[in-house]
Amino acid sequence: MDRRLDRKVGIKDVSREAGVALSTVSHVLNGTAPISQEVRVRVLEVARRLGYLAKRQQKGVIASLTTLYLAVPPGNLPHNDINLVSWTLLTALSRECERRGIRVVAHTGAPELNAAEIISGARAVGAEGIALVFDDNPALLRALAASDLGVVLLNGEDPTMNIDTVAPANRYGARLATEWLLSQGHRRILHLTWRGRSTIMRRVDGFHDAYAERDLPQDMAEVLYAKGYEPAHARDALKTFIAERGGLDGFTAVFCAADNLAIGALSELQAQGFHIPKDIAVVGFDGVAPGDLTVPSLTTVRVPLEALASNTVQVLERRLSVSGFGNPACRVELGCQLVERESGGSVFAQRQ
Amino acid sequence: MDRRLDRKVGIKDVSREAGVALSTVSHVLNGTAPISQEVRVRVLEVARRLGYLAKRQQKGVIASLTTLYLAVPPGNLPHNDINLVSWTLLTALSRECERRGIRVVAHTGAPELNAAEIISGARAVGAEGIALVFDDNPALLRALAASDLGVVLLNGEDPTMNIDTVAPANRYGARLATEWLLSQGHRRILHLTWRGRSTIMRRVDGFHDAYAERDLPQDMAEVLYAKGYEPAHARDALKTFIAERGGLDGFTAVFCAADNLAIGALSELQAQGFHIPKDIAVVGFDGVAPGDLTVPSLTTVRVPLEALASNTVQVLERRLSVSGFGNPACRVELGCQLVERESGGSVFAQRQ
DNA sequence: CTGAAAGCGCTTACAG
DNA sequence: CTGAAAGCGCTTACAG
Repeated sequence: MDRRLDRKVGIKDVSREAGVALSTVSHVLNGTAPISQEVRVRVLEVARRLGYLAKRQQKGVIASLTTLYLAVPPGNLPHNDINLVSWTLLTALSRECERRGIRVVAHTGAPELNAAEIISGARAVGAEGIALVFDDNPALLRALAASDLGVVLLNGEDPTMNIDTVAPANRYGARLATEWLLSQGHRRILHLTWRGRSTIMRRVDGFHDAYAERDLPQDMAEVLYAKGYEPAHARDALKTFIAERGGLDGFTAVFCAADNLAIGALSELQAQGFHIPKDIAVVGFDGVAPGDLTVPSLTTVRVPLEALASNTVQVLERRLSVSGFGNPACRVELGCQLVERESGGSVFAQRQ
Repeated sequence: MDRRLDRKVGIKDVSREAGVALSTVSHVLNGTAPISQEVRVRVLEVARRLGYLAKRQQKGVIASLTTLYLAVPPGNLPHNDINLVSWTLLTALSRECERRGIRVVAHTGAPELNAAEIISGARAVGAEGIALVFDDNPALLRALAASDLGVVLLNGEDPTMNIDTVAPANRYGARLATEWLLSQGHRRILHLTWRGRSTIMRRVDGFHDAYAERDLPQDMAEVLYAKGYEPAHARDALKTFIAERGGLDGFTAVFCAADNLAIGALSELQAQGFHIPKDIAVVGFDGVAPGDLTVPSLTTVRVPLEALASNTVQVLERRLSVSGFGNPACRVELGCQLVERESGGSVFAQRQ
């Protein structure tokens, strides 16, 4: 099994590139001799750039995970082309595993995920670890946690904190987008979301946090629930909303809990003759699709997919090797980034 | 600089202990040859037990952190004996650093933490990283994040997700305690807390989550705010509460956001002639003090201090070496554990 | 999967 | 901090 990271970078390469002695590099890396701050920094910088640090860390990683068993609720599987996020995240995870020489086997079973099936499936292929993606069925999580396999939940929530989890910082990401809109002068913001999994609810929390942080009254903020996360659901929800209120009702921005919804919001608003962002600003969440898929291009919160994938593998490997099963479960949330494009604009540039 | 972990355990020791060939151990650890599942598992098990896995991982760690600069708001410093949690957490952090051969220098400055002072202090002692503990002043966090030093926030919250954070899973921990009380038949639970830092607010969130999860009406739950987190504050708050309501008002349990509060709650309730848990159950949060400090002993949620300390150092080292400053910030939350002792009891054992 | 053997990469001790 | 050198620990290729 080859580990692609090893391109034979050695400390010899680092020493040459950094212009210091071989022994100096060794001392810097191990802290075995007092080295001046400037040399230390230069050596570490070069070592990182050449990928030596990564290689060395990789060597420290024990091959405790040779086969990863991937359990995804069927609705989120790649063949469902609506969910680009799922597809991209799974792709990133596969790539990460390939890079590390880890075999990935996808679970195939009944439409409803079943713990016993997953566990026996994992055993059958000799997998040491299971990555459960997009699911947070409490009973399923409990049953998986009780097995002696390593389990990590990706993009979900385990409130019982029995199994390790890696997820985007949904609450903080939503807060970030809302705060950005507030900083652009918006005060009446509509949060368009759906009654989805708990991770989506965290985005509602973050929406309210931003108002609370600025001591703005929460009744300026409003949450509109669509019937699902597809563009058509967003269109329906907004159509009803605008009909009932006889217009935008003073809202100057729509913050959507998913890009999918934002796409639907854009079309519905435009169909009704509103200009984006001149009449109303639209901000999404996910940042997976390229920005120029919509007109105008979509301002959104980008979820760090690659980092999610690599952290997933790392958390699992750590659990299977050094940390063992005695240590408390961890939940790793990764920061999201606001991508400013055309659909989000200042309220002051709007025609009122 | 010696690294205490290295006790000269080698793969030779592992091979002897596991009863397999030297080369087999190597193959297992590196995944360089197909090895049967049983041998693999045995070798990894022995390697972990002998501490070889830990040693090997430690070798992979680059000495990117030689000196850690510790910034703690003065009110939380060890010399303040009220706050046992702070003291224990800082002790755990110091021990972890000592174990890894990292020097720790504590910041001493004005009563109010000041970013410029912290940064220059850290530079003056040649520290590569700063651990900011118990603080989440947004301006301070922003200023520290802008420096080129590694920064990690311990036991706090950075909603902007600019700096790496390690904290207990406050929301889930509170939910765990509340759910446990609900499972014991309690329905009217009083959450005694104070308007503290945001991490304390997450415990309020978790309190409500537990009711929501069971579809119980939120007005069964009630939050009582004390004026601070000292036992006396808890006593005052409960005294007023009981006076106003003319008794316990149907509440059968008090879930306190800190053991400190729980200690005050116990004394006030007992002073008023209530028996714990026969008349009312009391549950705390922190689990730092030994359980037999109170009569009856305190049922509480234990925060994993050692794991918090080791994760703090690890997150910082990772940021300073492999991951660099380009990757998104992470927030690591660690699971808390319910410690069942005497003060929490079933509602069915109570006299009504 | 074993066991002896060659070899590689890094560490370490030391004189300058 | 350098540079040559010794040595250690692990990896690797191979016959059994």
